Amino acid sequence: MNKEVNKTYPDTSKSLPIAMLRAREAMMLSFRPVLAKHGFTEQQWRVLRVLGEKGDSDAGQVAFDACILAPSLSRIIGKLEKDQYISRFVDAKDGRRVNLSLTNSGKEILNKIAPDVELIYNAIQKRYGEEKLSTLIDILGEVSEWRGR
Amino acid sequence: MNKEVNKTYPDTSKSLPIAMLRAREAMMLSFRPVLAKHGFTEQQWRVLRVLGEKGDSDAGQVAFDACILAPSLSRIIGKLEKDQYISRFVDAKDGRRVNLSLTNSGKEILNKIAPDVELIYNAIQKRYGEEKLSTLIDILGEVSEWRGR
DNA sequence: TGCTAATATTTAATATGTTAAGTTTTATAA
DNA sequence: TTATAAAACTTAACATATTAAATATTAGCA
Repeated sequence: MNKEVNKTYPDTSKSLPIAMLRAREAMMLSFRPVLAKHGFTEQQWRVLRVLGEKGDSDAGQVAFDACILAPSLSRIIGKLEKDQYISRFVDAKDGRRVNLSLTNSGKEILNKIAPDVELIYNAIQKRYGEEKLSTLIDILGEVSEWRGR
Repeated sequence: MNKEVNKTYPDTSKSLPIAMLRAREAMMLSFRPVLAKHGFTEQQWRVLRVLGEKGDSDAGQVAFDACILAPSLSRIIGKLEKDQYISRFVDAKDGRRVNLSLTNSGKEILNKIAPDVELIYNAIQKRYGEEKLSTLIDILGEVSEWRGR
């Protein structure tokens, strides 16, 4: 493969955003079919997981935890509520906030899918080793702190 | 912050896909405004960059290099062609392939934007250090090889 | 050569991403 | 207290993501 094609422009093979996109995509190719089998998208699943892990939260918190922008989350929780996996109710103390909570049905499906997802994650961990993945997550955590220059 | 809320479900703070999403998002918050100032989306920019770096390529190659799925790329190149940043023509030897090429206008805008993008990337590199970022890219590269279990 | 499978791309349908604007409620300061 | 700003969501509009299906072309083989 010719690596001397053009040195005028920055090398995309060294682009961090693209590298993260590519690595993430590789993993999602394994995860997505599992979620799709149960009728969930990646984002819907993140919302369910976050609620399962952190318990009832307001929409803003879920948006942050699941890394989903507010407008997207609005639509997603609209669907999850319609399908009765979560319930949504206005906060009693702050009428602007919307609290989200898993329904029993939501907890059930979470418990049903989680093991399949874990299976894949364990396989990844087994292949690359805990140490390497832990290093990866650490650096990603640092980079996540980036707030512009 | 309470970290003992619920141990029933996997900890999203350790989820590799979410960690990559979050780190990527942190960086894109810096890059996007620069691209938007010139009227480009992140994906459109990736297409221009890839063509600038690797030279004329067929759509499939660009899709891989820019990490964009074929259906998305079809629309993106449709717009970039309409705006005359790239030209599209069927391959002479293989009628299924579509070759893409930067127009002069495309090369100009690429040269115009690239320095601004580099500025941000250099700031990131300065803050985290070449070594750490290089480690990051290496591990991401390995994980990108993941092809399911 | 001719039939069939495989390839490369496009189109279609639904879901999410992104930015801006709108709505409702709360916080603040004159 | 009250006008105003800020906060938390939602809605809207356009772009991209994802999967499936459709098209067109080429490759492989009987």
